[in-house]
Amino acid sequence: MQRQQNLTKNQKIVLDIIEKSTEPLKAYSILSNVKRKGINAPPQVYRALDKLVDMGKIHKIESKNAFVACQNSNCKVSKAAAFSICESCEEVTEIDNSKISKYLSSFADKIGMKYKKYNLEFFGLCKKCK
Amino acid sequence: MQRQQNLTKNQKIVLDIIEKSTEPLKAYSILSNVKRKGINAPPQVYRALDKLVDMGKIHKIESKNAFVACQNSNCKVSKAAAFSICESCEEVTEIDNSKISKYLSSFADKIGMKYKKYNLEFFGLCKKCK
DNA sequence: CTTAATAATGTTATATTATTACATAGTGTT
DNA sequence: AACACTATGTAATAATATAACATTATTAAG
Ligand SMILES: [Zn+2]
Ligand SMILES: [Zn+2]
Ligand SMILES: [Zn+2]
Ligand SMILES: [Zn+2]
Repeated sequence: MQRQQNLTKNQKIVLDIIEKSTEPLKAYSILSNVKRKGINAPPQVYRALDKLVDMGKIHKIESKNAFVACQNSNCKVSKAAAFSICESCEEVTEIDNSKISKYLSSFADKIGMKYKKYNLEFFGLCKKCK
Repeated sequence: MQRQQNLTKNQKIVLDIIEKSTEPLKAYSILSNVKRKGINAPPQVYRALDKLVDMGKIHKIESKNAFVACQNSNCKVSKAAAFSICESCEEVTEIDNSKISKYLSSFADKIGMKYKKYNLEFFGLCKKCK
């Protein structure tokens, strides 16, 4: 098992709750929300999160230690992601990185790096809050 | 006190050790290295780190929970930073963001965001390791 | 079908990172 | 001196993440 599709039981549970959330979820918040579903301890959550990140199904917002579902089907391939984070309403939105990733990968070339993935987080005010 | 210049005692101690390091330092590693200098507890380190980040003297590598000295004098202004992180030798290098930040700020405009700062981390292999 | 290898799960304990809360001391202003 | 303000010191605890090991499920051979 454990190909692109076919999630395991715990992975399904964790992905499900992340997909239903309107905001990034933290590991222990996920844990407390799935205690009734047979997930009892941190390692079960963290293992599922790790795999889901590897598959590109979710992303970690590093500055928040929180996880969001991928809103952007091509992340499976590029393993790169970009987010805008509103400092007022806390809204986190995944940016369509098809254009940006082209620019950034050529930039990585220029500085002599063999680039595998990147993580980009914009902070500021979203449309509504600005 | 506490203008751009004129660091406080604890800020000087913390900045000094970060500047002397060839790799990103974690808060508790800093703490254990300055125990003999009158810094005894986490809040003293974290407070200094917070201020130094605000001033643009250091940056936090979010994916590593570690701190590096700014290698790039214009970060005081832009508050934005970009890094390449080698997954083999763990080398972290700050990228000169003068070009990249122009591109990214126009990108932020396009998506309707009032951008204040960004954090960009490239992962892959550095010149030496690739 | 049985067996062996592999992957996933369950569980306890612990490590690591970060903050809260409150007391104390310095600094500058009036 | 009295006050406001900033920085510091200290203890306790919260929040995030991993290590270690036992158990169960799944797959692939033989
Ligand atoms: Zn994505
Ligand atoms: Zn907003
Ligand atoms: Zn910098
Ligand atoms: Zn390297």
